[in-house]
Amino acid sequence: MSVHLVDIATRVLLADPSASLGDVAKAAGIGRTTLHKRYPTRQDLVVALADSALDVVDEAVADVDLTRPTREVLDDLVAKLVPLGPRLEFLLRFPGLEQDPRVAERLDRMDQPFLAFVATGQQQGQLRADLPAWWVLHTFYGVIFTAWEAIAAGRLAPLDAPRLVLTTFLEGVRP
Amino acid sequence: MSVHLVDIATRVLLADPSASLGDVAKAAGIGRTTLHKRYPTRQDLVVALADSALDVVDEAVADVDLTRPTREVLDDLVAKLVPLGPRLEFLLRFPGLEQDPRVAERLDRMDQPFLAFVATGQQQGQLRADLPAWWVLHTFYGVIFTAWEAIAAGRLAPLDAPRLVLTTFLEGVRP
DNA sequence: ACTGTTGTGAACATGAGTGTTCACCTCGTC
DNA sequence: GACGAGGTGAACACTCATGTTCACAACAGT
Repeated sequence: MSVHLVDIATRVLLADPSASLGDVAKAAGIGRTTLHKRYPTRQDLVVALADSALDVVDEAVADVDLTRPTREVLDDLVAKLVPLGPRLEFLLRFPGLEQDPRVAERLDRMDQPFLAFVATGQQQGQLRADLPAWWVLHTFYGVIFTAWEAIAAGRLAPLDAPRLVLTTFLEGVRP
Repeated sequence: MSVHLVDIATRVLLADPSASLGDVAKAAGIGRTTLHKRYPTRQDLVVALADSALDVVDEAVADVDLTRPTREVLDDLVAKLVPLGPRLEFLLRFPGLEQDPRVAERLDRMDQPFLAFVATGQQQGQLRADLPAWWVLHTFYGVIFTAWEAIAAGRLAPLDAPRLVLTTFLEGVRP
């Protein structure tokens, strides 16, 4: 039940960041008072959603062995991250989220292992070394985000997403 | 003066979509009353910003000859679109913007010439034909968006952006 | 049966954003 | 100097999200 709440709240607030807490409560099928009891203020709710999303990401990434061959790691990451959909989108796009110092710090820490992985891939010649590591990482996020959008809009079948994301990210759009 | 207003309003609302009209007016250095005279309701303002941004895009793209060789067109597009920065970001990311049918329709129409250009490039073997045209286009938007973010965060020098965007988009991150 | 926990709706006070009106000011134009 | 077109702050009423309190219902564990 509680797991559903953060999921629903994420979806509602992502669809309309100015949605009222009443809307969130109604969508979750609980009373507004109950929502207030768990999350005294709106900010508390938002931070909790961010924290939960970061937990989900940490959990998903914990399964991925970043020391394996680059290509396999990327396969795994895409397979793990794409299904997270709105949860990760919330982290990357929710307006004003980075203003909370704790969340900002966690977001920053989330990038660290990935940045190290990219740097390693570059040193080993698996990834282009003429691009900044952060650029490679953010491009990766961007392509995944594009895939989510397409899935949400019904343009892309979820099962097609990993192939599209990986081939575009690795090889670009030139034949 | 009026040109500055839409620019400032775009920046303020993009940084915080829930910013009050008072905040917008103050940032623009005008009275809230004056803002109300030009844009009677908040929705009027938002739609006007979207319209103005679409005008800017139309104007920028009108200069680009989409029938020239693929690579040159992409060069031109990146050079034109990246500097638009927040204006185009507003179009792509402002929450709830697509709910206005007129704006949604214009957004859709904005994509048409680009989609045709991509399709042509695919037929001529300049772009991979095994990817949907809309995917290629949205990936392109995504990379440009990533570049804006990096510029705004001070990580990327504006003059470096076109090279980074184009090389990543065309060739991917594999050596 | 008793009790503590949890959820619930109703009601209230508060504050903020919004849209409107009005009197006043400051220009450039005639 | 008169005039009209914008721009301005002050003030008002209205709506709505918010946070809080309260009394009550459901339920689990004792």
